[in-house]
Amino acid sequence: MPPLPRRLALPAGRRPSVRQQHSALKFRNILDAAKKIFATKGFHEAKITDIAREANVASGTIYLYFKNKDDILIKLFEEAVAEITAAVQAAMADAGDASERLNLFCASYLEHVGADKYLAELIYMEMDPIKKFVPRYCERHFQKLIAILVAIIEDGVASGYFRKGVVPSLSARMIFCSLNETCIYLHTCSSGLQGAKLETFIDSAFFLGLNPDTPVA
Amino acid sequence: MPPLPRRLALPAGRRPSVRQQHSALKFRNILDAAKKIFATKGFHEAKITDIAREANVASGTIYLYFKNKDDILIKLFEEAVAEITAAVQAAMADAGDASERLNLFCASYLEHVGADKYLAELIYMEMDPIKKFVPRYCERHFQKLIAILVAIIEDGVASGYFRKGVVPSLSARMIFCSLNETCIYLHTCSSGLQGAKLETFIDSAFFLGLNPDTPVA
Amino acid sequence: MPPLPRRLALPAGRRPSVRQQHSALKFRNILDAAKKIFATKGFHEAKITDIAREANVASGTIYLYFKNKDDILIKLFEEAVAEITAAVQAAMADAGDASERLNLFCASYLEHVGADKYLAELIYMEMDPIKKFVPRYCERHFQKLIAILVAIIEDGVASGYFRKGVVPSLSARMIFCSLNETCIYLHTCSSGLQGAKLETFIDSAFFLGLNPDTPVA
Amino acid sequence: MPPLPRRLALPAGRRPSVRQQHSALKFRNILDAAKKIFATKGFHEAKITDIAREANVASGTIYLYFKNKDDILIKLFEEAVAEITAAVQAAMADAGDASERLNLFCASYLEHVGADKYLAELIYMEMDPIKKFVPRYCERHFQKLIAILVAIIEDGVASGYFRKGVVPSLSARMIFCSLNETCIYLHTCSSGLQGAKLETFIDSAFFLGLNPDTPVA
DNA sequence: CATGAATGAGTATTCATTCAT
DNA sequence: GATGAATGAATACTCATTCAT
Repeated sequence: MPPLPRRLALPAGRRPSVRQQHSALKFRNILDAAKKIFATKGFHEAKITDIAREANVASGTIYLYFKNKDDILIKLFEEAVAEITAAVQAAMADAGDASERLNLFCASYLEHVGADKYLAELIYMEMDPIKKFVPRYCERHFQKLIAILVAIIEDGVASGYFRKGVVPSLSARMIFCSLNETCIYLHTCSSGLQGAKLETFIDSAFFLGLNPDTPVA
Repeated sequence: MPPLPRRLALPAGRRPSVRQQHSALKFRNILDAAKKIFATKGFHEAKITDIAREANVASGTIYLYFKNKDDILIKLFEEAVAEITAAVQAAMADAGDASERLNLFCASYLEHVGADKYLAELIYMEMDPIKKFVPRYCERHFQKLIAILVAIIEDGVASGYFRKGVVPSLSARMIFCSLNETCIYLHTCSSGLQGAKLETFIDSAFFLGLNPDTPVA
Repeated sequence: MPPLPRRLALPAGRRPSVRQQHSALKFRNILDAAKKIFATKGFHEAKITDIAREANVASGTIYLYFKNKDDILIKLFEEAVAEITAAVQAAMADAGDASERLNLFCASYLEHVGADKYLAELIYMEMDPIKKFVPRYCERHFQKLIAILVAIIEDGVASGYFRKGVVPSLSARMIFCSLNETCIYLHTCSSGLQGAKLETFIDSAFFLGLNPDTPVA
Repeated sequence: MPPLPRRLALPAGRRPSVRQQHSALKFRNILDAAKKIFATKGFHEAKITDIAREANVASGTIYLYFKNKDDILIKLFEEAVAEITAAVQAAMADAGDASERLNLFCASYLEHVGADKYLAELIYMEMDPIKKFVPRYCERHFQKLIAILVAIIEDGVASGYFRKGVVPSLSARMIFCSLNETCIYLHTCSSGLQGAKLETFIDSAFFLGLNPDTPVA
């Protein structure tokens, strides 16, 4: 038994270009790699080494930027939600009534998430209040977005833009899950539907259902 | 345990001897236990020994009835989909047009799944074409149900009951995910909404959106 | 990527004879194996697989009997201290004065620990109030034995058998460490000194001191 | 930091330029930091970064002065043993018989090690021929000190100052471990016993034994 | 058939060591 | 020389699965 040298530590195959990257860039690389791997394999099947390989770093490096595997996912969602929220609120900035705001919310959401396949899949995967396979604290981030929807719908109901009897918290969730369904759909059948059609989609499926003027079946 | 009828269990076509009945009972116990545990903890957190304990059998016994852990989940979904499909199709048996069939589909779905909290959570958890945390082959079972919805919508669009421009495969998924969202909602806020209100819910949110007579915003 | 079978699980090379062992026996095997490995390599260098191999069990089996690696060491010491304490107290059962009790304590200790090389080394390794390399809670076990020594010495000082000015807590520790030193010595130079001579040893070194004027017992 | 004289540091025989002095200072800082950290946390719990932080250098810098983590400990002991040896031999310089030399050895040892808490703990921790948790090659340093004791005792036995039957190598180890036990005791109960009392302590415990009949020195 | 003790493959995480700057 | 970000080898522990009883 060799008594002394505890590590061989002959780091083969340096990647100097990677080493020179700024911290921020490395953080990004890891986060992007994780997004891809998580979205592709799911949280449990995604191994730290997979992410490290994808990010072109050593597995230990990941722990310089993230507390642990869960933390990567958390940061991923924090960032995503922050971005989406910003985009959505910017879109609704000069909107008028609830109906218009809802339209803009959805359009903005679809545009943002519809442009990032991995993000769409990740959200799709996590958007679930009872899903147990993932750190529980993730869901709350999305609550922010859903809360915005709830507020819009409540306002719409109150101001007569939406039919009485609508349950905002349920409607909001239905809209949110349908938005995500649409994102996935768009990424799957990436062919036709683009740009302006996104609104049309949601609009056709949902908005009229909330319209108080719509005669009940 | 929810008062669900004791359904078929072992491979049919055998005369259920005493021994086989015993086996059938074990099969049921295990399946019911697994439904509860999976729904409560999620697939990865659910341990075989948890299920065995809940089912009052030894862990080894589970492997006399199921090939492996995944197989339990598969069988769980196979059975659930078979039941829901049967219920839905029975409900739609003497229905007329697409609109009516869609109503009946949803009402029946909500009634069935709305009565089984664990089932609702499980479906909610799995209803996802890209969800990676669970055996991939589960999704296809739900495709059956979605396919029924797609057929209804296609028929409705063709026969003028639904607006042109609706994308059946997307609408079907939006409806399906909203149905599940509603089930979860019902189980969460288990207070108010019961029976007849279920249709109203979905109806208000969705059906009118599909109505071709509804004036586009 | 193979989607389904998560474990190959083809347990090669069964050791049926081992499997048939009673639980108690397996517990013993593991504990004995751990004693040897810990004593030989030290706690940190001792790997769970080393212990498993030595005990002729799979590494997972160890966790059926012990909470974790630390727990093995704890149980090891608990058992050792219990045994030594019993032996020592039995030996002192019908002793008279403090001097006699101290003699019997030492004789008994040396006999017991002097017969188990690995135990001697383990105690030697752990007998240290500040040693940080090992779970801290180990030391307290030995406090029991030292407490017995302290009581003897206090009694001896009070009753005039031992000189005033002796600090019992320090003397006790000096005696204890010297006893262990002697055990190690005996196991190292395993040649000569046996049985009855053990008492003589300690006696000559301690009780009467190195002073040539002291009459030999 | 204990007020120990700044001892030699870098390989001797070089004229200490400004640069070298700077280096020597770093060497000292690291060594002192390591002594404190090792003594406080134990070898395995002491991390290189802990030592680096304590020494106010970068972790990489440590490897400019020491081959590896083990090497720090080695150098620490080498220095300590060299110092103690010098102190002890100076103290015994003009001593007469074995008994006197033994007294002086102990007094000097206690004075030196008793003044450096971290050193006392470190020695206590390491003073063990079979202790495996630490590089094996440490022990041999202490052999020097023990060898001195052995020589004293052998001489004492031969010249009739110590009783025949004493096993010098064992007695030496018993004395050495008891000295260390006393150092720890002194540092723990840092209150009373000081200066001249140290010799008395060892003297009372060892040389004359616990026997009340033994005339106090 | 039923059991549950035993198995051992698989993985997140740590930290001594290196080396580009 | 000094730095500290990056490296990647190493290991305790879990748990699905098996099989002797």
